[in-house]
Amino acid sequence: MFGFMDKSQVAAILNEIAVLLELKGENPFKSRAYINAARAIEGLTEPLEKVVAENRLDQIKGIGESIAQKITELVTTGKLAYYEELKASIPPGLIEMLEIPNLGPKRIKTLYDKLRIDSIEKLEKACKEGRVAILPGFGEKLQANILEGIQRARALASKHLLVEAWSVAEPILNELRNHPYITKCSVAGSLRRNKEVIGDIDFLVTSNKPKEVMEYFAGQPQVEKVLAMGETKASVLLQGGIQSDLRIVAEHEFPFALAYFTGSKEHNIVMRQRAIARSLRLNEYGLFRSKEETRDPSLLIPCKDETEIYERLGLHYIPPELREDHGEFEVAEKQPIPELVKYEDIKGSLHNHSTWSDGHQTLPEIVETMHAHGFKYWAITDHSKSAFQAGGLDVPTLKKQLAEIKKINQRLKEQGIDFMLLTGIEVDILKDGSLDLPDEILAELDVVIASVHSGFAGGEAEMTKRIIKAVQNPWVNILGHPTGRLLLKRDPYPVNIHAVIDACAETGTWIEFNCAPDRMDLDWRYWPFAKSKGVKCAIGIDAHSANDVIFLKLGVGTARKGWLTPSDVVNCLPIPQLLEALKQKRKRFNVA
DNA sequence: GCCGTTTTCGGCCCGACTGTTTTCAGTCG
Repeated sequence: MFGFMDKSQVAAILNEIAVLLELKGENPFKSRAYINAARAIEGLTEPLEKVVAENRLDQIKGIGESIAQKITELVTTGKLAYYEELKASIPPGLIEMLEIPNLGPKRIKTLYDKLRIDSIEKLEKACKEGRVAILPGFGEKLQANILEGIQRARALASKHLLVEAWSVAEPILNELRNHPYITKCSVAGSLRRNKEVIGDIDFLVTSNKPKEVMEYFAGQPQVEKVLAMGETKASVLLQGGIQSDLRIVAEHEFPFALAYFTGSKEHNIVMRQRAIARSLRLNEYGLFRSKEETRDPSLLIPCKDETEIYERLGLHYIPPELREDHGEFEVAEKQPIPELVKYEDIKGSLHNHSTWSDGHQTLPEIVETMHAHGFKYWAITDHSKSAFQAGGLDVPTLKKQLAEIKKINQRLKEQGIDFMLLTGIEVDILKDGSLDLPDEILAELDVVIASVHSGFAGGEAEMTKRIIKAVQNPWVNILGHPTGRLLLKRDPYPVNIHAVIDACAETGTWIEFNCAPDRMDLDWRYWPFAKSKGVKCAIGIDAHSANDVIFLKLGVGTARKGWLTPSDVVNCLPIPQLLEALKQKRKRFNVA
């Protein structure tokens, strides 16, 4: 009996064991051994079941006798006694506490051993009573930082990354779509607008049997708790703590309700004002010939879709992503909104990792999966040597990788496969603005991304200077995730982004729109400015595994909020034009 | 817990930063 668990599930449990061991105060190298083993499993190029069946686990570097046994148990039985016991021996609150900045295994262990703190609530209380500050190794400042971290974590608890919201919403949306009593169906709210961070998930449907639909919705397996349920609206709490509202409207109300519940609030205010200016009234039930708030059907101006609503208010259609009152009305009054970039326009990703650094796919696996997805090229931009924790590449290793890529491309060409790997690097921008690898090696690469990964503490002036120095390097094609933010976790580092954009414009450097769900960086709010300066956008998945293609689907949605069109995005270029475009900066600097 | 031997135990990956100290521990990437 085999195949209870796949690679990523096994790796996840090994990683969790590592965390639990640390919390127990075990030898840190023991914990590290589990992390290494997890990585070895993820990097495996053949099926895990096969290796287990043939008893070859301990031949893998990083996996010894003990861990091999545990993996075998997991794969053959789907369970691991050692893991269950370990988990049972540690209060679950301790693991939660790891989420709070400045709290790691050591401090959490001290808090637990000395003060019996095993939950965030107890920790907050102890901080407020000043009992944490007097512990050895703790102090007033740390206590204040912990308290602040708790409050921050709480404020963000009701917010969710776009990818999380979609992964919860999509199966429910499909269920609703297929339901016999439901005729029309859509998500609304910030999810439909592709905001990078989502509050709750709004569903809107039309039905003649609202009661049955309500009950069906509340009975979905993902629903943890029903908060409210009436005739037209239900509110539930979904697994993972995301709140979701379902609204049911009549068929003829659907376009108005969709527009209304899609928002944004700011966008809706302008829409309603435009209605008033035309002696009309707009609300979620319709557009009415009336000076007063009303739902009187005899006053309704029928609209079959959102486009007609916009037209009635003297506007061209505005796609949901642009409904933020960020200049969309000024344009839509005069001309059609430009055709924004779509997922189907993207021919490849320019920022990706492989097993050569911290990615989970080998180069041949990347070729196979990304070609199958219909992409034409894929840049391999692993980390550079300073990114030690990510297994960054030094010059000799990078040269080996280049040789392998060359071989792979040769093979693809011989087989007549319309796909190629581009060589590249995500090179670290060091503290002084210099790069982590010498120009000579950068010159050999197709794509050079420069990114900041460390040293966030400097002030705005210092960081701005540092980044500008990096983009002035003739070999740097792309500035990677320019503000370094991690959504819901870490604010952007202080940087004068307008000055950076100017420097990119002057040097012919592209700016990345990084699609990692917690980055979405450069923020869509800055792209109209970048566009106005003529700066091109390189969309990067920052892919570490095959599943990350979903990031591109969502990332393009968020990039649309920045008014990006196919001509602004270099990944929309076919390969010959892209390769030519990549050489432009070098020509400008007279280095190629 | 793994690895690699100078074969049976000592080293394992590094640097910045912060806040705690009075020379360093813990966290984070």
